Formats: sequence, structure tokens, C-alpha cells
Amino acid sequence: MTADPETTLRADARRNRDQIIAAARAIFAVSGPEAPMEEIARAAGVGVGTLYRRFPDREALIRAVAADNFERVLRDARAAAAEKPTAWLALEWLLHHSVELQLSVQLAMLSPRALTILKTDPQIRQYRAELMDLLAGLVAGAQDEGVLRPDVAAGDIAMMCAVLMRQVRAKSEDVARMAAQRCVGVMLDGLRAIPGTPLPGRALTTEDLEMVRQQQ
Amino acid sequence: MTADPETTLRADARRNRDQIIAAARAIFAVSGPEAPMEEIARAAGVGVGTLYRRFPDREALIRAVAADNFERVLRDARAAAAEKPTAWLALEWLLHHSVELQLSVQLAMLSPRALTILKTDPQIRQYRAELMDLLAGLVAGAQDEGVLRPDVAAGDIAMMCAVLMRQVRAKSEDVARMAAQRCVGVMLDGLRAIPGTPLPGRALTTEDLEMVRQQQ
DNA sequence: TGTATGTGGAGGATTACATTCCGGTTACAC
DNA sequence: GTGTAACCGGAATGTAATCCTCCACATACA
Repeated sequence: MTADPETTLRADARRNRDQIIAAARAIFAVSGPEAPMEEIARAAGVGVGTLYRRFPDREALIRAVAADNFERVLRDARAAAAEKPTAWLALEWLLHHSVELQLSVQLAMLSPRALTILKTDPQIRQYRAELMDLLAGLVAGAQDEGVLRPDVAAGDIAMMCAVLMRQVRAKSEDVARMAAQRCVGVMLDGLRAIPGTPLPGRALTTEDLEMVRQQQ
Repeated sequence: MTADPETTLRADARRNRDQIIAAARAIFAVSGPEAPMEEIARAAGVGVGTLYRRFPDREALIRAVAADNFERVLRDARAAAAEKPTAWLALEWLLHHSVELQLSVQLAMLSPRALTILKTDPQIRQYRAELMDLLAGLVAGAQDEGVLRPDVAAGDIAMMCAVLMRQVRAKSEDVARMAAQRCVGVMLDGLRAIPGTPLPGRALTTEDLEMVRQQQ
């Protein structure tokens, strides 16, 4: 899909395009989707001119990065769902990898600007919906298995992924990574269907996270 | 302490000063410590001139807000530690309220800019140290009580507070608040000293969180 | 009621970005 | 080889946002 613009490109142009998306994803992840275009171009090893030729404005770039990222995450999530022997294990994998998966880019992309862009793009909406469906399936599965506590829903899990994303900072890269994994570990233990304390409120659906708020 | 500048002020000036700090705290919390000075002034109901007269530059304002906030949080944390019957309950209270406590302002104030400011200010370092000590005491206490899992340390808890801070966004204020509380609930269950899965890495100390990294 | 203290906000200076444009390269069809 | 359409980098320009100063006017309070 959308093969046209990507296959018509000359080899080097195609390569640059990919590098730009990769660089943008990395930079968006730490500086948000309003990061200077020039910084992205530099990180991609191209000139701003090239960046603008390929993506006429910031919006186009955000769209492209988001779509690319969703696609990638969806693929990984599907693989996990298919390969892991139980739904619970698939969920475990998802949470543990949500950090590196840069799931951030799409979920944390909730700058007012990016938000409207993502909500507008039909393809991205589609991806998001599929991802949420997958998640809902896993949640139901893990609850059937009797491993996941019954008072949570897909929205809760998505929310926790989102929370985890927000870059945990620490002394060093390594410590930060470890910190995030420990946090996941605690959460997973908290998600197990053992005694536990009943959670406040009601289980969150995926619609609950359809953020509507603006920031300013 | 630091009574001089605060008591010498004329009554109305004093009032304005307090309003500015309150407004800045609120705005920093959502827009970060680089929020426009004018916005802060407006929120405080004063002119920019007044803001600048009281706080010669942004750095001074950040310092003041951070100090004020630490003081306030420290007071609340101490009260919780003193009043709650067990260390575990005090921890529970802390986690549940970390969101509203705007503990955010200080912990999440990790914009490169703010970071160096906070690290420089001796009074703020002092506050931070005291808060961490208090936390360490509670952690040890709750572990002695046999309720808190033994493979975590104060740094782990502080990290989770920090993670929680990062504004959970959702459909509405209410849902967001609920989402945060549910997340805390799951974490608390995960922190209990029941079977559970061993956590990866080693327990985090408070020094592990002394962030050194710059963002850009 | 005099005056030291305090106030608001217009406006000049500065910065940080987005975006355009064009002389020079490069892939690749033939 | 070689011609040319496609592509490239980055200097240059335009623009918007924000900082911070300054001063005519207001207010608390001795």
C-alpha cells in the first residue's frame, strides 16, 4: 500500500528517505514532534533541502513517521501474539519491549499538534485500531488463562505502556534501561491474578485513552 | 530560613510573590520550566514587570518554585510518615498522592536547563536529600514489616513516582485521574512481598537517579 | 498626606526556526 | 561512455515567539 511514491524513487533518494524517517523517529522520541527540522536532517545525514523535498512540511513527516512506527509495532506485536505459547507471555513480552519498541513515538506523540494529525489520518487510525484489537484479544486470552487479574482491560494495559514510554531517566543509559525493566517487572507482578487489592474506578477501555484534551 | 527577602516585602508585594510561585508551579507542571514568562505572569494576575522585579531571571524563578515545592512535599511526606500506622501505609499514601502532590515539578523538572539549576542550589539539594532519606526509611520499615518485597530500594520507589508523574493523559481529567490511580494500584500490588517474579538487575539506590545526562 | 515601594504592559532586541532556492552531483538508461 | 533527469547540501531569507527593560502611574503605610 502507498507503494507508488516509495518505489518510484531513485536508489539513493530511497535510502535517504528511510534514513530520514529513522532519524525522525529517534529524535521525536526524545524531543517530541516539534523538534527542529534541521536537527533531524543532520541526524539523518542529509541536508534540510532533502528533507523538505521528500516531506513538504512537518505534518507530512509526522504522518510518515507515525505510520511507519505503527506498522513496525503492529508487526512485532502480531509476531509475539503468534509465537508466544500463552497470551500472558505475549503481554509480558509486549510490556517489556514497549520501551524499546519506541511505541512511545505514537502513544507519547500527544503533543497537541501531532494529536490532530494522527487523529486525522485514516491509515494511522486503522493501524491504531488493529493494535488495540490485538491487545484486547491478548487481555481476554490472559484472563481466560487465569493469569491476568480480571479487573483490568486493554485500556489499562495501553495506559501502562504509555506511562512506561515516557523515558525513564537516570544516571546512565544502562541504569535507565534497568529501571524501566524493573518497573515493568513490578507492574507485571501487580497484574497477576493473585489476591491483590481491588483497583479503584472501572477497567479502562481503549476508547478511554482516545485523548481529546488539548494542552493549551 | 531565607526569611529576609520574604518578610521585608510590603503586604501586597508579598501576596503577589506567592501568587507568582503558585502560578509558576501550576504552569511548569504542564508546560515545563521553559514556559513563557508572560503566561506565568498572566496566570498569577500580575504584569511581567512585577514578575521580573521579584525574580530577576528565569533561573531565580525556577529555584524559588523548586524550593517551595520540595518544602511542601517534604512536609506532607513527613506528616504521612508520622501519622500512618505502618511504613507500608505511608508508602501507599505517598504513591497515591505523588500525582497530585505535583512531586512532578521537582522530579520531572529534568529539562536540561532546570536540571543544572537544581543541582547547583544547595538548599534544594538539602531538601532532596532529606526527602530521599525519609523514603529510604519508609522502604526499610515496610520491608521489616514484611509487606514490601525485599528486592527493591528507595530508588525504585522514587523512580516509580517519577514515572507516574508524567501526566497520564486520557479522554478527560476524570479518566486521567482514575487511570493514574489504577496504575498506582497495580504497582502497589506488584510491590507486595508475595511470591512474585524476581526483578531484573539490582535494587536502585537514590543515587542511581541523580541524573547526569543532558538531553541535547 | 507624603513618599518609598510597588505595578502593568508597550516595545526594542534577540533568538530560534521554517522554508526556499540554486549551483553543483549522481544514478542510470542507452 | 555519456547525457540528462533526478537528486543533493546548505547558505540565505522571512517570520514568529519570547525575553527583558523602562517608565508613567498606583498604593500601602508611617
